[in-house]
Amino acid sequence: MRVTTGTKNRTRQAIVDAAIELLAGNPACSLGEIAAAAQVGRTTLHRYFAERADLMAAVADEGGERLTRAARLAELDRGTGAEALLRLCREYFDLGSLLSLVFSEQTGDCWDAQEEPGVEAVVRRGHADGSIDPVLPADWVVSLMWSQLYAAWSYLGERPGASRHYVLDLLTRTVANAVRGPGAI
Amino acid sequence: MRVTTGTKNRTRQAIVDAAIELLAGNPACSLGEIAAAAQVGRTTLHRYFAERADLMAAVADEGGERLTRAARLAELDRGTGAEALLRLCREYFDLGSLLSLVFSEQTGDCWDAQEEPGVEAVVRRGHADGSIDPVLPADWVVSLMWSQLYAAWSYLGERPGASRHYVLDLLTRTVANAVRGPGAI
DNA sequence: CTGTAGTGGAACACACGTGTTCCATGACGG
DNA sequence: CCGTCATGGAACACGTGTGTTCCACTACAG
Repeated sequence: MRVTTGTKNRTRQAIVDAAIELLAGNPACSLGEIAAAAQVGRTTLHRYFAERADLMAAVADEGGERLTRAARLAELDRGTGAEALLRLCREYFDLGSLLSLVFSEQTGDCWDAQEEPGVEAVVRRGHADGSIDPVLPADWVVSLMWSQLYAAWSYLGERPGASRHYVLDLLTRTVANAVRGPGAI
Repeated sequence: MRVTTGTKNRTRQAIVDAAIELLAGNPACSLGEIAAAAQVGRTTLHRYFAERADLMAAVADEGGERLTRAARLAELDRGTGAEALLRLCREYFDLGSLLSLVFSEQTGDCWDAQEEPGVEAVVRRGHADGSIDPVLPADWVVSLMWSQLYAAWSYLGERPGASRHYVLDLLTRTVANAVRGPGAI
């Protein structure tokens, strides 16, 4: 039984990637557009994902894996809470258009249902070690981080000339200041 | 020629209000849902706004007026740049679901095409008087404010028990810290 | 060469939102 | 009471997205 799934997996991945890219810009995107962007016929798309919901589930899965990978790269256990949070910001920022997708699902918490508890634990560590203002609730700090991530990503998208590193610097400065609280140097 | 438009204006306003409320939650909302929320028939809605675009234009007009009113209440000329910016945050926060609507139109700048220059001028005043970190570009500060406004509004919506004043306090603390820069007390 | 896997185009039925027309009903002032 | 006004329901045609079926084409292994 040879593994002919090499081609299938490649096609499937192309569809999911195109879906993430297009859904980020337009959540009401049609399957035809996604198929065209993936350079695949609409028939083929339906062969991999019978219903729209199936594709959405695959997109959610892929997004969740990317988030988990980024969180692992951030080494959340290292340094103060604020330092870990800023490392996470930098890793998440590299996720690109996926940010819009995660953020637009304000209420659809399906995304980081597993991630968020870990991030909130980092914030509480920051509360304890004094690097994060204890007045700010952990879930507030998390939503603050996400809204700034989204703002930074769209800021970058609206200014074709802007450097990715420059915007990332603005983002980390802003989050660091917002979280630090009024007491520090 | 008696002014029978009392009823008409009331109906029209009810439709626009319902549209703002529903479009904030779901930008792809159908006209039928809007009509139902406004407690009018779909026929009546079409009598006031022939096409969907006409209703959208009316919503944009109403939103623009509310934004202008809030900016006037904030007395942007008074105090330091940072103080004026925080007053504006508080007034904007009271706009409620309109925040989602304005924010979701990331690229559709039709909203504050008149407002934004004024706000950016406030930020530059803050740059000059030392109340806002000059390292942060004015348009960055504006997008920072909007993303935090949106985050605060959805934070409030997701926590039915949370006090509006408490969330507003979190918002102003966060924005004040983010904008203040690393140098101050 | 032959069979199979992966693909894509064409066509269809269905659901939904939209914009329109027509007609009936209730309210209000003359 | 009667005419007008604002309204809402029913029905229709149209466009678009969706999910399905059927068939033809290409690449590749045996």
